[in-house]
Amino acid sequence: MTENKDNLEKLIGLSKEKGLKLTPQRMVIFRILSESKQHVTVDQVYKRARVEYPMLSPATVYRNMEQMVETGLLTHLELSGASMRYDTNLDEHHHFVCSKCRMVTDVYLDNIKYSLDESRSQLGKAQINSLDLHLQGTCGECL
Amino acid sequence: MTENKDNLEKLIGLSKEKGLKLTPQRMVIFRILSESKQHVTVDQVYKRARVEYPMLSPATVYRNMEQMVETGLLTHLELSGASMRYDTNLDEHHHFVCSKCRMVTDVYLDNIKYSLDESRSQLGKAQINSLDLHLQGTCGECL
DNA sequence: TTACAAACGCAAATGATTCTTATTTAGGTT
DNA sequence: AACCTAAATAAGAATCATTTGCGTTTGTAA
Repeated sequence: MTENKDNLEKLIGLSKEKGLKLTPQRMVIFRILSESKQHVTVDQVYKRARVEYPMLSPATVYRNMEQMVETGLLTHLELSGASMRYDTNLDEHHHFVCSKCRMVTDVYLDNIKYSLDESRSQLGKAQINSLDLHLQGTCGECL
Repeated sequence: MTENKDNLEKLIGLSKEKGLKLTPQRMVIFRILSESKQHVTVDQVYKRARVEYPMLSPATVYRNMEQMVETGLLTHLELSGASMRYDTNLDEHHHFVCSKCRMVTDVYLDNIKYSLDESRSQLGKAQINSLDLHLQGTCGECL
């Protein structure tokens, strides 16, 4: 998987760029993220990381993942009631969540820009930092 | 405020219609909701309700509010990390949340339908039950 | 190699929400 | 008017994701 390797390089590169220390814990997390599917939870990362780094603390994973969002290495997907999901896909996209199996599907929406325009004009001087369309329903599998 | 009274009547009406019992606890909650601003939390309702009904249990408020969503008397607004907000405004609308003061502002978006179309075509046979645009940023006040 | 901010591990704290269980009650039925 | 039963409630324990406090360790820049 040269793609995974690229992801890993990218994370390490961004990390250095942002001045984050290359601790072994962080390296394990990076590697797991680069090998994982999208939308992973902290717990999923933690459980896999713990295999190679048994003294790893969950708090460290929580801290790191959220910090990676702050520094722009990751995106997080806020699902109320459920655990936070993390996403290495930094392209603008949105999410459909199956309320049955909880699977998350990416959706790419060009037309959303019109809603952003509408929002801007209604919100006046407010500054919009993020726009997130959240779709819920039942996926094909579950139907 | 005849409008409040109408809201209250509406809630009581819907409640009967759905076969919910008119307990005093429920009545207090209904009245508070009909007198409240939008986007209230369970805790806000509970704190106000407790004044007139001191032995009220928070669990009762949680149970009732969520049940009201299920039966269509209310809408809830899921904000991950924060408490659930409840909304008596049943018209289709979306929300802007100020990340500073947490204030919620309603936004009415006609163009969102195009994004729904786009989503449908990308999701294939999945069935979409709800679509929720979540805007974040800094409100005019906080700027 | 030294210094020091950053990062860690651990365990306790938090905070919203849900669940359990025993008790009460609204509202339809004799 | 007493009666029945499913629904609703109070109280508090339990859950679960996440955060925080704090003493210790460790990259890494000088």
